[in-house]
Amino acid sequence: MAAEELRRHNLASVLSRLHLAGSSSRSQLTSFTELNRSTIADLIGELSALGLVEERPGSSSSRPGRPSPIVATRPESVAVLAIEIAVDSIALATVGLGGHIYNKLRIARPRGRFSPEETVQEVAKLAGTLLDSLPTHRPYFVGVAAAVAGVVRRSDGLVRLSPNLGWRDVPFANMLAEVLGLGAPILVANEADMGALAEYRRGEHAGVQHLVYVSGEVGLGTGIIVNGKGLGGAAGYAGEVGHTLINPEGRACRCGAVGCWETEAGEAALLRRAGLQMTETGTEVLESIAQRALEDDRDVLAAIDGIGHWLGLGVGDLINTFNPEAVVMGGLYHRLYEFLESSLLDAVRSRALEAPLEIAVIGPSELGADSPLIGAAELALTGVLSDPASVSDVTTSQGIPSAH
Amino acid sequence: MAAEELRRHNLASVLSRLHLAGSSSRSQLTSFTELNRSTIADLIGELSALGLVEERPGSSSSRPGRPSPIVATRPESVAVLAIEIAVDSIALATVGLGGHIYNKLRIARPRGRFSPEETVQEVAKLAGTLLDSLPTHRPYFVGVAAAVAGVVRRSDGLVRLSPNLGWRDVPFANMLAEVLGLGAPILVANEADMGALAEYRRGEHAGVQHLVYVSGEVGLGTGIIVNGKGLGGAAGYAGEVGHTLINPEGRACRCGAVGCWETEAGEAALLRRAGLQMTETGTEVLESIAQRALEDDRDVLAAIDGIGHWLGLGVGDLINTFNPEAVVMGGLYHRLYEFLESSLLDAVRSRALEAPLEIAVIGPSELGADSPLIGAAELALTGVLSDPASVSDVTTSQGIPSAH
DNA sequence: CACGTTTGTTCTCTCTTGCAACAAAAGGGC
DNA sequence: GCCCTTTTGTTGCAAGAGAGAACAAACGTG
Repeated sequence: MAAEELRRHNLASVLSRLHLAGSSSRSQLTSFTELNRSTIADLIGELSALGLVEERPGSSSSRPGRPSPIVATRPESVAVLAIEIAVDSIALATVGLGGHIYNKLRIARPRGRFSPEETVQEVAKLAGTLLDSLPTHRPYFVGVAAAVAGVVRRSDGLVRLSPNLGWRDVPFANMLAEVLGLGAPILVANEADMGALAEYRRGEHAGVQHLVYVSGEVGLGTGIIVNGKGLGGAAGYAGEVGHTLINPEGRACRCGAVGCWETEAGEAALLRRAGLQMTETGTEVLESIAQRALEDDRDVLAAIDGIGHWLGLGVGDLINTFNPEAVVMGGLYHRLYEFLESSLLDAVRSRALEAPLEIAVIGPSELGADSPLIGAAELALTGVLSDPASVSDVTTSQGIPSAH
Repeated sequence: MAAEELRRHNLASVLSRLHLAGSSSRSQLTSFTELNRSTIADLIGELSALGLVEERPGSSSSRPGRPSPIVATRPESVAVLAIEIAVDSIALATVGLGGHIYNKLRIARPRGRFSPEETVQEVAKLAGTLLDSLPTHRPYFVGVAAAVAGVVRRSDGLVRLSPNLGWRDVPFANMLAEVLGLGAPILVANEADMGALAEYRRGEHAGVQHLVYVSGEVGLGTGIIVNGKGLGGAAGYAGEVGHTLINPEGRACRCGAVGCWETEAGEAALLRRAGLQMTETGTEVLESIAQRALEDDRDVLAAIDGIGHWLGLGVGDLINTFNPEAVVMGGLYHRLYEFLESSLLDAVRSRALEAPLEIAVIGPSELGADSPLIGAAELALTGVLSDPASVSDVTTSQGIPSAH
């Protein structure tokens, strides 16, 4: 039935707009969607009956004419669980429509020490805490998504490879499903891809159709938005540019190849240049570097300049390849951006062609360290957003199931 | 009016299917589109009334049941003009639905000697010949598209930069419009992008959702299909990977930077390694190289191996970046593929990650040297294919306008 | 030649949106 | 404070498109 598809599309269009742009008046929705007043009224009626949105009277706006009611998402209507498995930490959050965060927590973990089984157990424990603390008037649970620092097959959530976690061919989505025991679908994606999604949905450059997110955690990766959609490629492996060749005369990389971008511009290169040793918890080292940079420590500033140079060469290539409107630097590069900027931009200018360069805006992430977690929440919400009527199946049954 | 959009979408879906997959029975169309029998009948009726398709009785297929009529595009219903401005030649073709080629011609031109004005005049002259030789029962003219070897802004067909043609900021679409004097819309695009479109629509891997086309003409560029759509980026400059950094210790490139991919793996590198001089018409030199390779000339084979190596390093990076299902080698690399293959694949394997590598199929273009021209024809046909009803406006007026 | 099978044809129904007329609610001018 | 204009919600009706059911047509099979 094609009529149903049309209806679904229009419902999704209204709900997504409210989710992303916050509350809007009915008349704003009318002009945004280019639908008729009466159709908008009907659509809002349905979304309202589903419990997803609510209307409030609408302020008098110093202009003539009948004031239009303000429509907004009802934040406590649905909830998703967002998970981030980073190298140095695990983070979880329960999030609702409009990006409303019920609760969030992050715990540090010594690097590279945890098996998939231990990790999943830890996640389940933390998830239990978060879900129990949801409001008593419980929202309905519609999805789970996890951002993992590794190469992830999207179709079934298999972590093909994560050198930094020490994982290989881990069926992470299935393991989560088993331990969490929730009825909701579970998606697993790459950390940088989720960072890009967060920037596209909620970042400074939200809505830009072509965006590159450069993730500097332990590894160096990118998440890329093309035509307003995440670049996944055939299986979801796209954006693995950390092992792009940038210096054939460079060092051997853990991946087996030589002169990878990550080897020249990644965290390890920074520490090497600064003459520092990696500890079990990388965050402390990074903080001490930032501190010393602030104090004008020459060695540290030179080290940062050094990786900024190689980073910029790669960013220039990305600009030539993708012709993006925005390049957002995340993770490590977000933290040190003020010190990196000049060498980074010099290197970018040395490589990027004039035409794409004059379009691209380069800057640090404003979402900060939580980008991947926010992106995971957005991914988990995609189901409701693209088919709002689907919650009616859920609401007839229970609310939040227990995580034990 | 949303109903119209739905109708347009369904008409487009049927016509595109016929255009790409050739003739189909009505029942095949029914199962392909998942629409109702009666709806398909209605849609075909409308397309038929527009003169775009025709039905023939339908063969008895040795299976029980009433035979389904075969629907096919009527090739002489519409025509587009496809233009290719390459470095060594100009090509034009008049093409109809189903990829039907009315006529095609290509003339060689000494390299880098022609101004935009001379080029446009030449195109107009040749276009006149082609249009005059169209069938007496004239098809209706719906579009023009040109593939140009350079960086092209899609929105207005401005050629921002073409080092190999020696052009800079040439308003090529406007110039064509003026000289051709046709009412039809004129699109200008990058040559490699058009090669990719051709491979996606009519190549060996047609229909694959993620594809990389590597164009080796004089420069080295790529056209990339992501999610079944051309990767253009914000302004259409995407895919300019020829000047990606691949060897910081390498030579200076014309672009001003050092160690670009093109400098190591492009045509100039091949000639340099083979100890040959470039002549005005690059095609002869290329043919003599191919000839000597066939005769097991050691120097030439070594030269080809050399660029194959650097080519493969870049292709490996593209596989990591895009996770494509197919990588199609065009132009120069298509011509010499049999000699390139082993060093190319070795280098690819040295760089590409295991996960994306096991998905990607690498091979030479089967469409050969005409890829960009075919792609331009497909681009010009996009208008009719996405809104078949739009031809009714045209058919009420004249058929082919004169090009003089 | 009767039967089952597949598919075109026709008519009706449903769903969704658009449109027009009317009502409601605001500001502005007198 | 009243009337006018403007903007927008509300209601009932019309139009367009596709779905579904019943029937007819055209095929192979025994």
